[in-house]
Amino acid sequence: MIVLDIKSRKPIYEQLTEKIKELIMHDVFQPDEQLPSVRQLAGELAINPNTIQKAYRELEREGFIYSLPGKGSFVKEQTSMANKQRVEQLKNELLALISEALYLGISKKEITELAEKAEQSVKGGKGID
Amino acid sequence: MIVLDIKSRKPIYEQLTEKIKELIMHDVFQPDEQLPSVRQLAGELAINPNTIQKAYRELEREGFIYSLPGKGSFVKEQTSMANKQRVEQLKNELLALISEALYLGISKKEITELAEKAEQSVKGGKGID
DNA sequence: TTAAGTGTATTATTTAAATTAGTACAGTTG
DNA sequence: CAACTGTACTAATTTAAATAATACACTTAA
Repeated sequence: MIVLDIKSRKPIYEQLTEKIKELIMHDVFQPDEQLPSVRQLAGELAINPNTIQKAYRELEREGFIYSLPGKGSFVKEQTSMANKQRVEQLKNELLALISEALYLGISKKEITELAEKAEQSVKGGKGID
Repeated sequence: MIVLDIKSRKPIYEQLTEKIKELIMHDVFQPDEQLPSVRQLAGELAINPNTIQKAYRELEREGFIYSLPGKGSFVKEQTSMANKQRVEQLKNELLALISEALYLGISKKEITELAEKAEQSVKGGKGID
């Protein structure tokens, strides 16, 4: 299910964080569904459990999962604007990236189209507006 | 003018790349204006010339500057959709970031507002659309 | 209650990346 | 010619990522 590129310059835990994030956002994992355990996933991917845990810790920090010691790690259901700090950080990153896009000649219309494309593929998230 | 955080987890050359990018996008540097030389900037910031060169190489790759051996490094004037590869990469990054934003509860309206805010602060770029 | 699972934490070691250091070469400019 | 410029290269050092090996407290089902 999850494939890592061991030759990539990008650290394994980052690749893992991104992939799981995508699986959650595209509803491959349902809310409150249990993720593979740290040791199990480490075995499947043939990497160290500590690296898996690092990815899970990051996913928890970013508001995608929650962990219960002794039970497991689970997909977090999205409530409205759960993680304020993370949301602020994301907005800053978006502003920087959009600025660069506009500077390099991508139009505002194209960015709006990207937002609509994203909206269709991302099922999750509370319909807030 | 440029301040680096030596204690940051982010590599120095990345910090430098981002800061110079911002200065160019916000018209602190004019098109075809000469940037400080590799050695001069290394002296001012008290870091190694090789690190500066790495940042300049990245800025050149991303389409923000051009370098003439023997003469110097200069701000690149933006022509319409200059660097196709970079533009495609940027769109992919934007799509991923916008998807995450939507998932975490940021509305499409907020994203549009960010785009407008960016448009005002970024003077550069050809008015293409 | 016990055995096997869970997340989490710690220390040490190894491997990979970032940074520094020193030197060199070819082109430009006054 | 002298003093700049970008670029390239190798070596050494420092920092970060990843592995390895345990350990502890908690949960769950046998």
